[in-house]
Amino acid sequence: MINEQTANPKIASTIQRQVNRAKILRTLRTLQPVARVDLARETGLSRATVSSIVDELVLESLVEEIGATTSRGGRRPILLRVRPGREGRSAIGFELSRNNLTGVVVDLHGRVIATHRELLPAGQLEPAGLVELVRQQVERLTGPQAPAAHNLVGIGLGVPGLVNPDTGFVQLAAQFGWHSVPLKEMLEERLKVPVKVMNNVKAAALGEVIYSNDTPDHSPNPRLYLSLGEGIGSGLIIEGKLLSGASYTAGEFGHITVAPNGPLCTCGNTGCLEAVAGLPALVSRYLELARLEEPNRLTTTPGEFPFLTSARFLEAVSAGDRLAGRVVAEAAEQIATALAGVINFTNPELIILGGPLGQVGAALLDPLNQALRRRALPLPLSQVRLITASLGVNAAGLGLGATLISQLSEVVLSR
Amino acid sequence: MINEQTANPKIASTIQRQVNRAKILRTLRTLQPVARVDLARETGLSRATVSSIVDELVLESLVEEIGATTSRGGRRPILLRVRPGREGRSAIGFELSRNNLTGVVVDLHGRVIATHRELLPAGQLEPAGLVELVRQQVERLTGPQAPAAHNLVGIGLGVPGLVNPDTGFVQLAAQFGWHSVPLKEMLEERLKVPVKVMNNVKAAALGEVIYSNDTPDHSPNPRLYLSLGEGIGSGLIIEGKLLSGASYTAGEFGHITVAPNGPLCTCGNTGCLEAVAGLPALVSRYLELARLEEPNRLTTTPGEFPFLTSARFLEAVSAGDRLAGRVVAEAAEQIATALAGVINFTNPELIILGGPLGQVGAALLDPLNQALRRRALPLPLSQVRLITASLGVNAAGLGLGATLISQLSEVVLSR
DNA sequence: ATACTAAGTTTAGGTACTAAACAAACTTCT
DNA sequence: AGAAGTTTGTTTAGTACCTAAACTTAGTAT
Repeated sequence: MINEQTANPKIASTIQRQVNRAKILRTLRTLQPVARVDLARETGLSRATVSSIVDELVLESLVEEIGATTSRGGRRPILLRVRPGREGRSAIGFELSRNNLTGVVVDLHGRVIATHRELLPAGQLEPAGLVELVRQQVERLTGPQAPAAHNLVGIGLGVPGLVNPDTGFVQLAAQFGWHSVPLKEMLEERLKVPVKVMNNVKAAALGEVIYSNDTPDHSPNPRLYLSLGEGIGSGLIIEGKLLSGASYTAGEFGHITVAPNGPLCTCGNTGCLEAVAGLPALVSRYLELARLEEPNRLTTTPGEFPFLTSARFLEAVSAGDRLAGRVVAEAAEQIATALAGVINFTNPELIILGGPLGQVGAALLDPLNQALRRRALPLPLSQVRLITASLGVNAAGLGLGATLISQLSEVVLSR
Repeated sequence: MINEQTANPKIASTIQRQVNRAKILRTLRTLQPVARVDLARETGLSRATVSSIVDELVLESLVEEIGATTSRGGRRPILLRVRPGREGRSAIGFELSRNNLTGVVVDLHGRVIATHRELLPAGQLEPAGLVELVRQQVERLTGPQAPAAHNLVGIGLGVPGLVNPDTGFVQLAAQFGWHSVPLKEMLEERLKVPVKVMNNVKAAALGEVIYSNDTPDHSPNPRLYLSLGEGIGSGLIIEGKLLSGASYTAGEFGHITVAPNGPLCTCGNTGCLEAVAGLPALVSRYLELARLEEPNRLTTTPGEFPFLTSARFLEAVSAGDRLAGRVVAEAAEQIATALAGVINFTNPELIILGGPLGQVGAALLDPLNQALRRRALPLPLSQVRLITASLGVNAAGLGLGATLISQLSEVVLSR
């Protein structure tokens, strides 16, 4: 299904060339539509070099001419742009969650050109089964005859678990009972395209940060994506790169201690943020408060207890339920304690709140901002913008897709 | 005093050349003494290119031949090494502290070839006065006629305060009453060499990390230097680069909340680590405990109170004073709470304990390690090595010197 | 002595850049 | 309308820097 010959014509180019290609692509992306002269002026390269590189990029389906524009006193400039849609090249990002596989096709502009979401089959999901599911979705998303398959830059997959993003090796994915699965290898073997595998929350972090349009893609400053849900995780992006850490576990925000003598956490520590502000803790707290306030309402109907799910709790929050609001406000206080520490320590320029609890709006944001003003240092706090995630279930897919796309204009200095 | 002409012959070289120069210098540093053939094999460059670049490096006093070695069956290889000592090139790193100016000359091997430490003159220190002091020390350290002055790569200065390391602009140095001082500009103007100005704790972080010889210089993984003293600061190094943050305040470890309802901190928050484990807090705690245990010893001689300085407290710790040990153990518990959070969140491979309190040894390390085992996640904890700082007062100077030296083999991809 | 081998240099050829000349496609001025 | 001037994009000539291969140098082995 994949034509290897045409897949990547820029195999052997010098470092010089790579750098200049990257310069041109970067400038093109930000200034498009734009003429060669302007690219030359902007990049500092000669017009000759720009022409030569643009020719290459056109051959590779990365760039296209979109006709001449109005004259500026002489010959009319020919406008160029990054080639959009299925005619240009594209990447597919997938997210594997407990019950779904969600795929997104991203074009060279970073725009979504197709999505597909499907339920996982019942029963235990084996790695080989996932590979097959991904293959099917790739076919569906690119078309059965895969007409533009040679234009596929690569595919990415976000997995809930411990993944080494360099090797694409899944060390542990507890939800599926996986240990030591070379998922990247398996997918590349089957699909014959470059594959990127990483943790799903981290992929979502990349997506939300890149698509926030709040800060330049390669800003050196830390940007943090916080996922607030059953668990509390995060992705920290520094110099445009996701921080992995020595054992690929960087970003464990949920196990920061916020109440030294607090409740026992599943990790063995006491007072972890997750133990006091994870959704299960909030549900318990809600029940506790409800019982205190109206001993009759809930204690007399014990059958109702198991039915207060996280989802229902969040509905109650959105509906303006007073008690639920109070529980969220308490959680916000705890989250702020950990977040203030991270703001002081890493001095980020952007924080994006995601995950189910991150989306509830003012019920969380107001008390959170208040507490941050008390707990964080004024200077770093003044530099950070706190916003809400906006990509929903496509976040991880978009992050992976955009990452693959941006690798097209990356310089590889082989050590 | 400085000859600008000979200062930097590698002004206009292509990116290709820069990359290859860097490759060769890196390999040379790790494999020296080494012959051209081996450099060629190791770097993948042709012997011709290696010869050409080595010629350049020799001209620039960066590299020297040290004669032929034994034959391996044919012509004897000529060994090369990075040129050591004053004959090679060198950099000078300074640290400005409350009372001293400490200078260190570092050669291309990263070795100290001279140091000088002097008391600051009495009275208010003005920026212009500091510039003059630095100039004098540079002259003393390189010799009055500055014979090797053209071999000076640059000078660095660590300042206790808020510094933008890119511009060398000191935004605030409270100890000296400085606001908005363009110190780098002033020093470059006066000394006619490249100057790097940064925060002193961060410079020390670079020094301790680089000289720890524990991890490769450009390890992607986070490495943390913790300075425990009156205040508690840190420097976080990721991908071999110091993290600055959006307002150049990254590394504020002392204002992580470890006791949400604890004592008020100078920053306005309650329960900051610094407020419970900074040296002043430990001294107070010691007096409190002493009073409880032996109401007579201290309360009857009130004149003794002001004499318990931080220095004396640390002596008591070293002397094995039981109470002091208990106070340090309590502090270790608090430090571990914050540190566990940082270990979980950044997943570092190395943590270096510095500052006066960081040096007390087992009194701190034992309870700290114990508490970390309780509080930090097992996987990231298992990847981190916790060691003690080893460079003393020269840490910042060495960090700056080594940074300047390593900039010689850095590739600048002007965006 | 002769043959072999390895290290380092020189040479010929290729890639990729720039400056400058040129060609193409406009506008403006008389 | 025709000549002159502008601007864009391409071609050309020259330069920097790489590699492969030939060559020189300086040894060892027989």
